[in-house]
Amino acid sequence: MSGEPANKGVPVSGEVRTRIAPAPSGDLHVGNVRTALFSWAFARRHQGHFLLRVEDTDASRATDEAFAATQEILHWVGLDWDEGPGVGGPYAPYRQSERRAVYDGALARLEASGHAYRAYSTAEELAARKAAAVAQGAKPTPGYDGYDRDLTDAQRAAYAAAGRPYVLRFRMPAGSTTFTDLVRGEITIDHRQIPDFALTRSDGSPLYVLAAAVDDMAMRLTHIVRGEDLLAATPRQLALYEALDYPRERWPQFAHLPLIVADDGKPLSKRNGEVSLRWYRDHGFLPAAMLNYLALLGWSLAPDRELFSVEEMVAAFDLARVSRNPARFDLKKLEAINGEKIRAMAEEELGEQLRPWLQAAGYAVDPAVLRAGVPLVQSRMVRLTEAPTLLGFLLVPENEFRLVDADLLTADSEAPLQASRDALAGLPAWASDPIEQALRVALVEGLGLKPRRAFGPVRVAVTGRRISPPLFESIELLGRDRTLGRLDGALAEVRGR
RNA sequence: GCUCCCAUCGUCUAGUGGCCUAGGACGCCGCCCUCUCAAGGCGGUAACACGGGUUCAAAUCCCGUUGGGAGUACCA
Repeated sequence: MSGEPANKGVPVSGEVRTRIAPAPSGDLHVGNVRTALFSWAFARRHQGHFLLRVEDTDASRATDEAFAATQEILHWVGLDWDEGPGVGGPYAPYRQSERRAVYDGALARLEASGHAYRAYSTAEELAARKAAAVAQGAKPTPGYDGYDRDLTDAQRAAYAAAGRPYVLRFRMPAGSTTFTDLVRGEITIDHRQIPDFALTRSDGSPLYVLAAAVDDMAMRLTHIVRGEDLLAATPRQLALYEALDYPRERWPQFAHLPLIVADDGKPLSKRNGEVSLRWYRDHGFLPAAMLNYLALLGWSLAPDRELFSVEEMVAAFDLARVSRNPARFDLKKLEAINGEKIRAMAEEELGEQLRPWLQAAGYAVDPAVLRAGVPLVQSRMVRLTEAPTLLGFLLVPENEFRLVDADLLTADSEAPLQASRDALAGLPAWASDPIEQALRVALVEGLGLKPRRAFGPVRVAVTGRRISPPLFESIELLGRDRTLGRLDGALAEVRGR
């Protein structure tokens, strides 16, 4: 095959190992899932391994509910992991809260080798020092000022004797870090922008950068795919590799994905746009649509090609083709794709997808009615949530049937309703074609009504609504008894006013 | 403030120096089809942020400006 595109992708040798490492402090959001999708697709593309690692080092924010919800959502969208909670793996456990010993070991090594030191300064003392320095004309420096870096032994002993709490800080070397980001290219960051960062809390528990770096090494990850917000944290992670003597040939490569922002360009948040994947699931979106749309936010399969399956994405995915611009989340586009996926589904499958929504709305779902109803609504739905509105009139018990759009029935409706009733009452064959014929003869030819005006009242009478699936098929599915009964009901409604 | 990143239709994007009078999709508008609403078909609206270079040739390379975004935690 010479039609293959020029090979400019990310060169890969050896086994690929990627991960998604969410903090379980709430629902997985669209950014998490987009990152997971790209990371997963890259691993799958190269027959590698995809890991789920839960970053719950902050006990005050992590919850078991969120931990469970994370897995549930990942299952829902179909991003499966080869190692992680539930499936285990050679580097278990995969919950950072259960890996304390690993971090403590790394911390001890770092302190023993002098790469980490105890810092006793409180936040107040640090703020006071920085304010004083600025008052004397010094340029403000980012973060911690390095005060405890070169404490004398006597000072340390005094602090220790006083029982002052401390955190372990990393002794960031001078110079700068340059690395090649798979999506952004070469990045250089001057270490003057990176203060001696904290590795632990004052209770000794490990912080994100330490835990992530240690685990990425321990779990032999080869490619770190994450959000652009972590770009600036990369030199710290690299410095930790160096300090912990992690062999260069094992250092993972980094790929920082552009952020997903709300439709106003501001950060996506609970207040601004819907961020939770759970929300989309609960509002009738399909996993295939979510994945397809999320893939489009920063990646494209080929020119003029927007609809594709995850399998197609995996076959073509390449980190080197990921966009560098932040992408706005567009609900309209997601809905359009959801509609496309619905239309592309096999009828039986769509029926299965619709059933729970109908049941949740309180309808007893007759399999035969569902099977016959699906083709009537397949091209009319954008979200699965619309199923009850569209098909409810076929499933509702007669005594609960309501003329939702009763206001559309007027005195003028009486004639077409009565004529319809008469025409249908004696119709020999009950099928959509003869039904249509009979109604056209009775209303259009008989009463001289425009089709639009003729069928409107009938539609409302039979389905209860102004908007419905095709009328004649609907009448056929409803059956003669129910149809006549509803026409009678509508007539009574009209005459009773 | 400082550092880093980014910059093509309203939005997502194609574009890797000539194929670009810039292509597709969503949205929006119009027409067709039509029993409603969709779907479908056809057509339209609409962009290379700005200024300098480099080059025979720039949306594509370089510099600057402007505008966005991110980072600057004992969150992740």
